[in-house]
Amino acid sequence: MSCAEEYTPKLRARGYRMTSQRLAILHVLHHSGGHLSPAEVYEQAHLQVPGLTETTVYRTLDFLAENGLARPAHMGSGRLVYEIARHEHHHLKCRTCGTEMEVEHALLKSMYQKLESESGYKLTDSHLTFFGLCPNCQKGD
Amino acid sequence: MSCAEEYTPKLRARGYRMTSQRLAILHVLHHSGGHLSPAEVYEQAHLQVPGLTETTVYRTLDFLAENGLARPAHMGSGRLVYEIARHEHHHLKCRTCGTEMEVEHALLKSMYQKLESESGYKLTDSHLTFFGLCPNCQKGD
DNA sequence: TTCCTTATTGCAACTTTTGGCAATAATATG
DNA sequence: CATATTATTGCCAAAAGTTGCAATAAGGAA
Repeated sequence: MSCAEEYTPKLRARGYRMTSQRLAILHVLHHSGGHLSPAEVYEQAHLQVPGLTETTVYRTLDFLAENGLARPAHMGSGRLVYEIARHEHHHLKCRTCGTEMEVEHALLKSMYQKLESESGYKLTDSHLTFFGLCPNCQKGD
Repeated sequence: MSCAEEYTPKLRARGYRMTSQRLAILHVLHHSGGHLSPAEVYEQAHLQVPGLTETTVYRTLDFLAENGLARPAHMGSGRLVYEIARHEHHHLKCRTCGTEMEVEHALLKSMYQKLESESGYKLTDSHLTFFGLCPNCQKGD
């Protein structure tokens, strides 16, 4: 299934329009797999849509996140990166070497439930980033 | 104990210097209690140290976080806020009305342990922000 | 296909954050 | 107390991100 076929209906269902800019940005996120900074998204999507501006990239990433097609994540720099919305997961990043790994949401499930019952809040999406030392960097420490 | 008495030794112990700028910023964080944006910190600290620049505020907040005297947190906007380092805690924020509450780290303890044993990483500090719907906003939904 | 509505984009100005470098000032030492 | 060392700051300019508004174009209706 092409990106257009996959994502256009999702936008339409919410009353929004598919545009060449949005499609190019979704395409970049979809095929990169990982998380990208707005600048990286711009750099790549720009090739497909020459007139594309960085303003539009920022607005579109925010828009896609707002509508569940992309997920924003903080990777420790104070700046947001984005990835295509797939299975729910979190990140674990090494403070020393920067190596990252994904953390399945299943691992946090029971903690989420405890948090819901204690707080009364109904938890929705939260992309979490944990920091620590990877096995390798623990040795040298 | 004054801010100077409390924080100066902590910096000295690490080979750093206490300055009027750092003291003013620590004072602001210490007495505000909650988390503040760099702009808010600047606005207040500026009153004590007229020559203070925003550049210094950014650098100092980063420096304090790096050295464990302050903690950075993401509150969903893509921008960092800072609070004075106290007991370890996390935040839970309502997507609808913005109401926030603190989450004790104790509640996440066993999840942290599970995460460490599964990943091999040794977890260090991570300020987490969870998002959800507060009890009030669940009704109206 | 053509027209109409309005969501979306590009542009330009603006705010926020970062980085390089010379001047300043905190602290150790004589 | 005076001097030397160098961490820290301020200044300036650049990079990153945001906002308002007029022009454009997606998609429904005729």
